Amino acid sequence: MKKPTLHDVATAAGVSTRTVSRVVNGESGMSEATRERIRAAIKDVGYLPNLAARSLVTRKTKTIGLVVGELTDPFFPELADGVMRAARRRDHTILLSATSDDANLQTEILERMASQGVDAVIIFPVFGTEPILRDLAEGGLAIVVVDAEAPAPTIASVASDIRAGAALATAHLLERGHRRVGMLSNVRSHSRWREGAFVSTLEAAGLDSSLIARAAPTLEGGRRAADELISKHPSTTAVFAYNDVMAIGALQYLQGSGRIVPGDVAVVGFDDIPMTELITPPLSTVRLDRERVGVEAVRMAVALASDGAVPDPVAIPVELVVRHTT
Amino acid sequence: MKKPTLHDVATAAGVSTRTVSRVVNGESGMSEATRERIRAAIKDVGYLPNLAARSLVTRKTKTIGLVVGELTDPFFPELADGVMRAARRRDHTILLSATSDDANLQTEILERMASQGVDAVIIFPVFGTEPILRDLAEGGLAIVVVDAEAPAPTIASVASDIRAGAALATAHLLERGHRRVGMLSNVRSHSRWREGAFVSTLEAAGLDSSLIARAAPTLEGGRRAADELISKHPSTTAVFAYNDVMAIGALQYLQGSGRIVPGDVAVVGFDDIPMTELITPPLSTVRLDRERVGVEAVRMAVALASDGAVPDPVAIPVELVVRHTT
DNA sequence: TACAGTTGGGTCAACGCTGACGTGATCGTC
DNA sequence: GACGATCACGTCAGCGTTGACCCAACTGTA
Repeated sequence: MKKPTLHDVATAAGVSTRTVSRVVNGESGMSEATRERIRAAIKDVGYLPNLAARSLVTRKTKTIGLVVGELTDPFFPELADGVMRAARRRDHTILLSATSDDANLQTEILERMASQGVDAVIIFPVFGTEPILRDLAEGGLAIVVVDAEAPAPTIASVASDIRAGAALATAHLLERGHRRVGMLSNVRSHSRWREGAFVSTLEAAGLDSSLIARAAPTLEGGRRAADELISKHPSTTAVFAYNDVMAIGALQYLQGSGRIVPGDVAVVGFDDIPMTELITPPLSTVRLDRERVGVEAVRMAVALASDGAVPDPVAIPVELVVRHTT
Repeated sequence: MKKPTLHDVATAAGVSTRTVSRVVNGESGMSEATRERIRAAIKDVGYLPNLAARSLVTRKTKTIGLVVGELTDPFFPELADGVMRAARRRDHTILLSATSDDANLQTEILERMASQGVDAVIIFPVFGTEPILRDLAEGGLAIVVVDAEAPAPTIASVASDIRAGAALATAHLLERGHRRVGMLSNVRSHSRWREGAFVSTLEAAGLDSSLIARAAPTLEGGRRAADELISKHPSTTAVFAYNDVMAIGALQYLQGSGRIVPGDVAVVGFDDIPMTELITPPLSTVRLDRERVGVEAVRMAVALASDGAVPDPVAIPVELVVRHTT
């Protein structure tokens, strides 16, 4: 019933544990015959290495922590998919946790992960926790932040090229001939990049860039922000939303108030979550390559954990997807 | 730079490591004064317990493996949310992996998790891998299967009450007056429960229960199965789909071929994934309480890992949600 | 033949922690 | 005031592995 150890395999094969350890780790230096004999013994007794014991001496766990905000964020599944695929390719395991956007919980989670001995952490940081991350990084934890700026030179970062995406979306609206363009932004001010690109694109075209309403990045928030923006500025003919969820909320508000999309008001979202093509009308949006972000994050995490060298920040290209709301 | 250990705290506080260990683990038997002194020392040196070392001696990792099919399965996020919340409450960590429905990969993942020393595994098993799970369970791995029958008496199981849900959906269609009711089923025969309840509900009403088309449980599969069913049996006035994704595919096919839903053909889905209320028209479906499934699974996993006693299988109640496609 | 190098192993300690057990001091009791 | 119980710690070994080092037998070479 109790698990076989190196020692069990060793006695079964008539060698020392050290020799068994060598074949388990694919080291060289024993005859083909004993190697085969040991392999057979391993299968025979059903031996599996005890990773806790191994990591106690090697100081590596081949484990990466993944810390996100909410699992139900439509952003998550593809990101996690990329992370897991890349992790498996590099023979690493993923420890998952969600912060629910709570800074204390995030700290607790990171401490637990450090205790577990993760080689690195890939994190979607709670807004405003940069100093905490900085401290942890100085304490020796390898950190890769996703979709945020690296809070310290020892922290790596991957992000979609959000600025470019927001510029793309805004410019697209201008090309369609819109001159009164609003933005539905996020109160929790993660949206600096998006707002910045929105504003500068409009200013470059000599247009009013002040039509911005802010709300929570939810369906309800989208409805509310759209209501606020349109009520205050009825002449608005197009809106760029912080993300697809808000865009869909805006769509609901617009259609609910008898407006035609895109006839009366055009809408562009951001993210290209799976449901964008299933709603009516299908949403124009900016596609983020979430899976690739995940893959890059793992690459960086592994590099950071082995060399200790901090990889350069990477921006993953985005793409405008024109459907039927613009 | 290197991490402080019990020993570092001990010298800092002027006690033995054993005493520090006692306060870390909240054991009793030391004066309030030394307890405080040690607590201060812990903060001071920034000590975090090394869980690998601890689990090497306690033979517990307080870690639970979660093995799903695909992260992008809309079923996943809420399940994982429940699992993670429950795990945190019980002070456990989650190790995540996806099988992509590949039996070999699943075996590899389970072996790795066993190597990591997980206390238990919560798994959405790949169809047909029951014997493998049975072996693993006999080898001492604590397993909880989700939405599947327990393959052995030593394996625990939680599932939504799928049979009841399918009966509810079918009966609802009959109440609406439909007499030619079809089903869009899953080729990968996970759907025994659903088909069984569908057939017996129709038979109890003395109706034809043979209108079943099978395809992959995807959008495309839903379109294809609907096409096949309606082409072969044009008199069909209602369909019950294996899941919401197939139902939405069917909706696309029906609307694409000029039919009115629910006027010409009514549609009921299964699962109640988030996008069901966002599409047009909003989909009638059977709501599964995925989060609660996750919570129950963790409860069982922890029980199984501590007592070794196998909890009784649990069926989580479901609920019919009538929207606008029926 | 003598000697250096290589091949195929083995020995031992240490990683950080906790279970089992020991011990000296204090306390209560009759 | 003698003695058992309790308190507040300390000692030691061992969990399963690997790094560092050792060693005996063989191989080739001068």
